[in-house]
Amino acid sequence: MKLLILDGNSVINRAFFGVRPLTTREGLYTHAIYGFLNILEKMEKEEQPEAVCVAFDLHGPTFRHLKYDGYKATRHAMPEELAMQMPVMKDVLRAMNIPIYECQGWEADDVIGTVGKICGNNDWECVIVTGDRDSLQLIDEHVKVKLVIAKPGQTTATLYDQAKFREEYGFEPAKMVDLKALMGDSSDNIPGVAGVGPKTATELLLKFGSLDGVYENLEDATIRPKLREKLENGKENAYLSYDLATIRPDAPIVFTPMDAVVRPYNKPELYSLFVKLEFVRLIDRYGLRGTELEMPAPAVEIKALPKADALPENGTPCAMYIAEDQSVGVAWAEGVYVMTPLEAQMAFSFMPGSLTLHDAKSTMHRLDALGLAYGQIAFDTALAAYDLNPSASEYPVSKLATNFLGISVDDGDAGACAEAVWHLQSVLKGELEKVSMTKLYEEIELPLCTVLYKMEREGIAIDRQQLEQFGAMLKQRIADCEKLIYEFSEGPFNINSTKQLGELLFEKLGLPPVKKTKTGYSTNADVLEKLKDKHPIVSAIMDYRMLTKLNSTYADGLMKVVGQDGRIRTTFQNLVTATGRLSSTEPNLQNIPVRTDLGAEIRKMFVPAAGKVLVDADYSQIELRVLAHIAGDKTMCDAFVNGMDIHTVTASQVFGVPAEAVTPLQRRNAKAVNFGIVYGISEFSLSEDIGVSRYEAKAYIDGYLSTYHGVRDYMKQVVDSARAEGYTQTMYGRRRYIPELKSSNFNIRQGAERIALNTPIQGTAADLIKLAMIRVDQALSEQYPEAKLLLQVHDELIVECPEEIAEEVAALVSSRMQQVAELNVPLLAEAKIGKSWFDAK
DNA sequence: TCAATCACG
DNA sequence: ACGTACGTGATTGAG
Repeated sequence: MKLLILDGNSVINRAFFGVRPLTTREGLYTHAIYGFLNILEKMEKEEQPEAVCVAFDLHGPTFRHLKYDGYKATRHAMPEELAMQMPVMKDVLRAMNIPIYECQGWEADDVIGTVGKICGNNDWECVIVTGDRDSLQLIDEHVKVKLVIAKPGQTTATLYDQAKFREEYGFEPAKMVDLKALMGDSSDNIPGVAGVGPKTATELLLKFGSLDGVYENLEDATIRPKLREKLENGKENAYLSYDLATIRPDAPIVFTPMDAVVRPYNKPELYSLFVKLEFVRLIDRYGLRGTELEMPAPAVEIKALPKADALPENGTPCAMYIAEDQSVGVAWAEGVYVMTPLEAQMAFSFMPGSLTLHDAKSTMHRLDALGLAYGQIAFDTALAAYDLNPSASEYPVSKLATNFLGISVDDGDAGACAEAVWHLQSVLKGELEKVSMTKLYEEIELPLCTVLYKMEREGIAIDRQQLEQFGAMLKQRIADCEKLIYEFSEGPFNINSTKQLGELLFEKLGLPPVKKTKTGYSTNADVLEKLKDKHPIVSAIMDYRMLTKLNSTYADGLMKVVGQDGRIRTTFQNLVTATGRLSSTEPNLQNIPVRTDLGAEIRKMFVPAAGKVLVDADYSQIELRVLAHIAGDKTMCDAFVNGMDIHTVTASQVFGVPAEAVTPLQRRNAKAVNFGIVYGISEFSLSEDIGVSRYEAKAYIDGYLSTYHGVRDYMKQVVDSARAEGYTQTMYGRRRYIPELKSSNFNIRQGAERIALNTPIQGTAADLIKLAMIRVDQALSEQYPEAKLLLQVHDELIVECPEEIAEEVAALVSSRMQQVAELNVPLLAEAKIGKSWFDAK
């Protein structure tokens, strides 16, 4: 018979630092619990124990350490993000019917030792799971230790029994205490003998067998005088350490192995805890689906819909859900019906009334593919969930059903999902109302779905022949570049491998390393820029990087996704970013090159259809204008109202010169300061960015803030309010929760403050252009139905229209963009016309 | 699957 | 004492 005992504090600690942080919508951190459960599951699988239990430390002084004052001194407090998980972790274990042992005045180690001893006495095998090597001293013929190493992605554990321990250390497990007495353990504040580390300590033990043995043989000739002196001076500490390191297997606990025999979970309890923790996937993994029916009080009154044997009458308000296998679920007030993909294709005469969908934009594409008709989209449950918390990574129906309905649903079940979506609509509407987001949702987010859907369907034309030629030219230049690099490197290597490149530059060629990354030398563009005068290979590598990027991501990359009709269709992601921006994937058309001449060539390949032109309209300085407005900064607003160039004005203020006297360099630096402010600046980063001393950078920032008082006050106020409320919001009420503002980690907290500062600015700009897209789309379809909105690139809209109406369309687009909102500053949008994206920019 | 890099606003 | 600007997505190499 085998018992598994986990060192609770040690394992949860490893999990906390080994799993990337995760929080629920309310800001409860959950990753340590998640990691703990993963480790527990893995250990159970590997060891197949009959019994399982967990030991925890209790707060307060422990018996073993009372005699040593230094013990507590540097023992760091548990981070708040972990501390808040402890009680919940114990609740989860209780719901799993796994006994918890803790003992006032005794450490978890002592409790574990005691349990191990009792196991031995009862002829049970005991396996201790821990991340600390301390427990290795407990190994005997009955007790083994599983040492856990938690890394993101994978957790490994090594089993130590007597043989394995002896093989690694060369002595008996019980002598672990003697080893610690000599070498100490800083993490546990065991002093040891000063000047004696693991190597010397092991050597001494192998020679003399024990701590006593060492001190009995101090005069031995093989001990050098220096070491002898250290040992003499450290004798008191050594024996004190021996006491501190000794685990006492006689904690006063009531225990027999039978107490910990594995029992079934308390499923409803565990289910509701997992719901609280938003562990949606674990609900399935632990077989908890369905148990919620036993829950005392469901979150809302949900009446299960009866299975119907036919579709409802045309015009009935419905929820529709298309599953992975293309089967279509339809739910309405009186029932649920599921169509097979084939059946759905035959159902062309079905015309639902107002529709509720989950991810309306992608569902519309799929309804099209099935040939199903639909009218007005009344609600999008995924979009509502995104607005309620834009930081979640995904919004599957299963997750929303758990969180908002308290029921569990399988994402592959079209009927169950349609039914859940039907019920979710009213709940989510209520949630949006509670947080005052109804207007944002109804007037911006939902109407935008249809606009984006049309843009995705339209696509943009590409000149395939030109793109092909450009790619061939790049490939030629890459080959030349490669040859040149290999001449300098005296032999071929993989230039794309940063590892190999780093070794070449900083070892073989002896260039000075500028910066390092987690894994080695940094070789990024900043570093290469600094090294380019030191060796001719550097600029060849910079060229190579630029050319290969253009070739693989753009020339080859775009060629792969051109449709039969010569048009490229991106997907605009409207459920992804934390700030409310869109993103673009497969391909990403929001990062087409423009900053270098060669890169900008790519934009010449984006062309209008025959007889048409592209109209490109972009907002001027939208984020700074938003900042001026939100912060209510008089100086900055005035500058915009008077149509001044904002970077020049900033330069003139910061450097104390008249606007006419601002040099190009001063303007460039002021521009960097303006950007920095929007991102939540630090003097260090600013100095790095513009290549001045930190001292100078600080002077710029100080000069900035003493000019723009409104901005200075805003920066403080917005962070304070985010800390108090737990979220920041945009002008249109879009929220982003930022639990990290309360982190105990300085860097994380500072990062969170920058996010709190930046999100209202970036997010408001995103709200504005989304609203502008709706207005532009509406105006175009009414006045110029042949003109089509094609792309959005954050502050830029691209429209395709017949050449004859280009001027009018350009005027219409820019005026709709400018009139989208009345701020304290004018919004400026400039539209240009061209025969390619390049020409129109 | 992650890290590094680089393309965009 | 330490790390260092906001938001994205695609490609590549390496474990």
